[in-house]
Amino acid sequence: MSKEVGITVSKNENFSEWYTQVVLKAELADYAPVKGLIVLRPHGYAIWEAIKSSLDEKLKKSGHENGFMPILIPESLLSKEKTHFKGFNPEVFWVTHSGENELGERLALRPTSETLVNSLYSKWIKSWRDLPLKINFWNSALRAEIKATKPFLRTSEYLWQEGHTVHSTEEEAEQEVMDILEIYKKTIEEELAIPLITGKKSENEKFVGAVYTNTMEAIMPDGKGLQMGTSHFLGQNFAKPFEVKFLDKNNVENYGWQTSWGVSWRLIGAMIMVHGDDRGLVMPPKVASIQVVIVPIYYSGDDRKDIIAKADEAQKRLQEKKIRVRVDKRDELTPGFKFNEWEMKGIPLRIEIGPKDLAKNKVVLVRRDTQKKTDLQFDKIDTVVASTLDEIQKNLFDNAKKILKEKTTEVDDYEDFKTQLEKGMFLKAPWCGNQKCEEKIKNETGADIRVIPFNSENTESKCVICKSSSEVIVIFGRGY
RNA sequence: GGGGCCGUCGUCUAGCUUGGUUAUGAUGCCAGCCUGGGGUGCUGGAGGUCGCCGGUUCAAAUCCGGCCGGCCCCA
Repeated sequence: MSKEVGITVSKNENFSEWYTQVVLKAELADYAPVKGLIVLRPHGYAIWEAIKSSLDEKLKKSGHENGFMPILIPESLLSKEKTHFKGFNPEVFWVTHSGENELGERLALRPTSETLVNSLYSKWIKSWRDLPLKINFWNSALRAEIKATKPFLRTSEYLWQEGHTVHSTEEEAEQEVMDILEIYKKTIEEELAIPLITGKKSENEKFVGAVYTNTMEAIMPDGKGLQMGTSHFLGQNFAKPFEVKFLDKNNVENYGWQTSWGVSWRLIGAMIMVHGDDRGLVMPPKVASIQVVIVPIYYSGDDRKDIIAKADEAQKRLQEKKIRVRVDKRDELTPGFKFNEWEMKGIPLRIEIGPKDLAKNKVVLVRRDTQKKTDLQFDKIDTVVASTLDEIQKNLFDNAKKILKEKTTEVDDYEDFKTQLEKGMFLKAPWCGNQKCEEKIKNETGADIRVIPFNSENTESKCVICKSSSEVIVIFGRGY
């Protein structure tokens, strides 16, 4: 009856409001009492767990180990690498008291752990035999983000993982930066069904303290870009001030070569925006906490018993195929209500079992992505459900790829650039490599260089701004 | 960084302009019945520091100030 429990705006008409409603009404997250902070509810945390377990497995397979670093970092340590500190300072939260007593030194709530990690790595690393050291932390980071809270996208605290590695050679560290990017790309494209453009960040946009930053960029349906994760080559920028040194095979002392990299729960935000629709959330099957919901339909107590038994049997059959299933046995709600609720929550597949189905030994299968209903012989339930889940996963990825393609266009003229940008496009444009041109665009249009795709060197075109010879073709766009 | 809007049971909301006894309605929640293939129907019940703090006043949800929180638009 009440439409208020559902999503009340359309994704096309008011994207921003739509997003907020999906987050709250699908029960992914809620606002915390402190501005800028959110609470993850089980339905949302389950998505993070799915991302985490998929990524964690890949990281472990490639020789990374998990550890944990504390949340407080002394100011003296955080400020040890000057460029890095300057970059973060405005958004650092400081702890200044214990009880009523003022602390001798301010403690930062970690905006990232490079400095803390390095203060310890200098202790742990003595010999080339200690390398490579590849540690990952599943924790949260805190950066003051108080202008406008946007769940999963702009929050002062967010869940992420941060990897910190040390290598004996520059080449090996640079290889690590690329390997990690591949692992991320695989996870995001295969699990979250979101296509990416990978490449480098410009000098302006790179991580403060890095030699260079590699990045993955995705486009959202409103035409804004979203940075999906970064992998930094730190060179010896931290190794030197923190004295992360080792003796090599020739008994010569060297500084380690380092990387750091991370993805955060922003990925959940991207998933919501890319796949969701006017009915609410749409989860790719691979990250869905519940992949199939079974709604039993009955008219009498006798029916109920038989139908529930059949639903339980279906659940068992599916569970044997490692499919995550829930039977919605709530008596107080009508089937119609349940349909709407599970759709809003983004469950990829629904199975309806009612008296008519029982009589014919079949069920009704309904896809979340296409809304298509089909009859399905009960005996084939496990194989068909499994293959349909695969199809949904693929369909979501294909649709997302289509959006990426449709929303990316090539321009080489600045007026054209502005026109297309206003239409919510990603712009492939030649750039001379000069920061002044990059800044001019940012100041005049609000767009920045989202990513410099790999292998995009091009000296034949003219810079979209200054008309001098270009160096590369880059992707411009507005970003989150 | 700039501009605008908003805050009343879990949710949406009336009341605020023009201060006045017990804060309106719906939905949701609980109990019982009835129902059930796309947001069921009936009866009864519980649920509120009107975001917070202060000021004006005999009297504040209502007027004033500060703060907290949220939303939207622009850069």
